[in-house]
Amino acid sequence: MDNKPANNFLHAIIADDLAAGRVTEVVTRFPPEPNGYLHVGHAKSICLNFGLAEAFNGRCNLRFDDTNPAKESPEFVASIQEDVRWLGFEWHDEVRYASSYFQQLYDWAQHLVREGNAYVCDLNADQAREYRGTLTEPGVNSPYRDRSVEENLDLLERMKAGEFEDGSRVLRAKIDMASPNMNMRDPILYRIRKIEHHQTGNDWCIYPTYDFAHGQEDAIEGITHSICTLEFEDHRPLYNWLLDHLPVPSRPRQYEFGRLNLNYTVTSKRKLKQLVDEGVVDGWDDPRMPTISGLRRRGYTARSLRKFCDMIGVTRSDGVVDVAMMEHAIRDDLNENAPRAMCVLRPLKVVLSNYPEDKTEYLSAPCHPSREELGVRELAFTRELYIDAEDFREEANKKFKRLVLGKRVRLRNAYVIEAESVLKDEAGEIVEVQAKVIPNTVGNDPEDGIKAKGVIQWVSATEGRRATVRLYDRLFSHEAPDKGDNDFMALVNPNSLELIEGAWIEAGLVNAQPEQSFQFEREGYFVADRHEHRPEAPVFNMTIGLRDSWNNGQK
RNA sequence: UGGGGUGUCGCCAAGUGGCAAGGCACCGGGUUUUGAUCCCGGCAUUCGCAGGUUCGAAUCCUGCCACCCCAGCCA
Repeated sequence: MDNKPANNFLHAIIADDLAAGRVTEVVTRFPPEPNGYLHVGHAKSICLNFGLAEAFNGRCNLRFDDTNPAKESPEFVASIQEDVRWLGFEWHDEVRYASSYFQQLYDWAQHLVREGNAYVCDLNADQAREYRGTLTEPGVNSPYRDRSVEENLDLLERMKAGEFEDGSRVLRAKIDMASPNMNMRDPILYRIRKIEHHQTGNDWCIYPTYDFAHGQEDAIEGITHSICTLEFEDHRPLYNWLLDHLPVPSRPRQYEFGRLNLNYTVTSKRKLKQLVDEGVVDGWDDPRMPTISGLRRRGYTARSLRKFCDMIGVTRSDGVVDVAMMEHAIRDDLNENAPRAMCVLRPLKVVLSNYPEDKTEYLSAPCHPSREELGVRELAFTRELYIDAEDFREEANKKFKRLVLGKRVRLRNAYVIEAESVLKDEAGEIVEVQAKVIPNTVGNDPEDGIKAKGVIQWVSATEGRRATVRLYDRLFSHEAPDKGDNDFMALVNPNSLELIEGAWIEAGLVNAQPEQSFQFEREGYFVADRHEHRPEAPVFNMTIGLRDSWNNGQK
């Protein structure tokens, strides 16, 4: 991989563990729950876990933490694998599932019971909440806390056999109801859920909680460094308590880092799901979504996302990254790698009065301004062309470096032209510009010494092709749609998508491969839509615009 | 007001007692057949605040303040 050797506190901890002989190999894991699509925050975790394993010649497992069948589905299991691979990572061996350890987990639950460290509790959810106490008041022991080992074993067996209703009983660890750490107040280990599981079918009607599953899964897989986000910090004592009280085959350690927060963005599976479910976007992979599949469809490359994760670093502080950094990462990649092409978004016809009607010249244009090896392409130059409506004005001040009546402009990779007159419709709208070609100006300045003021893109009206282009803007107009009591659904930018059906592209572009990126010169980076682009009906998505120091504030 | 964390430029982030890296953003200037790229220059006498230790502190000590997380049979 082209990742830099990530230098963060976890890298240092691991290097130290290796040096001190605490571990002889590094084993990490990426443990998503298959209850939604992966988003850019997961990309950070993926780069971290796979990157660390790679940096130390260790391995990284992909493990589905599928302990709650109510929220999970095979669709998510599939999409997650695709996203991880697309990002450029390969997990060690087969995909793992927490559900494949259910029997072992159950055996360990019995072990805890036999040792007097767990009990079946008949309190319902409401009662349990009352007994739990509050942040400032200790909890109260459950009246079922002191059942005999025999009774507990019997009850647990019957829970598993499906004798009791959902919610009627749970298995709890017997720790300390007065602990200042809420997670240690006899946490729930198993709950009854009579629903089918996407991997284990109807084999089980009791399912382990995250707390009872995660550390043990890590131990089973020989994970050395179990990396999770900050909010699990309070769970670490429980994670360790369980490992201390169970005959596990290895001793993993948990470390936490600050999850990625991006401004103008929502990164919460629940909220992303709501955007999808309520039709605000066209699906999990809508190009406006911060999901990995959405960014992919938008035109972000895996390399740019890895670069971005590199740029933001990994620490224990929890901040908000400016989305401009992610935009920089993709611009940087595409500037270097995307072939150039021309596209006219809002076509305005230009007729070159002194250019023969039946003539077509093929002008050669480099595909990249600084990378000759990317080759050249041929551009059809004809009497009738399209330029962008925004690139013409009847009159303008000297700061306007485009076409103005009576003035000259350079057509990119072609001639300098001079505007002579305009044709307007009844409404006074300009529908056509009459202009003349300045002879011998392909590759040369005008011989009369009157230079063009600027350069604009163009496409032959007769040889070019029509295309659908989707322009995107940020999905949220608010910097922190997620924050506090903000109603993120009300902060959705109503203009996040602008559909342009009649854009005009140079002919060669219809043969673009789905997911191929281009820079449409002077406009931005665009990608042929992964699903909808076809030669007969080209569809391009705007990935990101070019930096524009003129458009900002002016115009 | 219990417990656990975090506070270095607008944002991210190095720095672990020796005199504030880097990136993003922003602001100049140069090159340019993309108002892009590229290049050059600017951008924290100061590290949440207040004391203290020390020849010397972002780094050590004390106190305070701010923000984040925890009372799901979610993860």
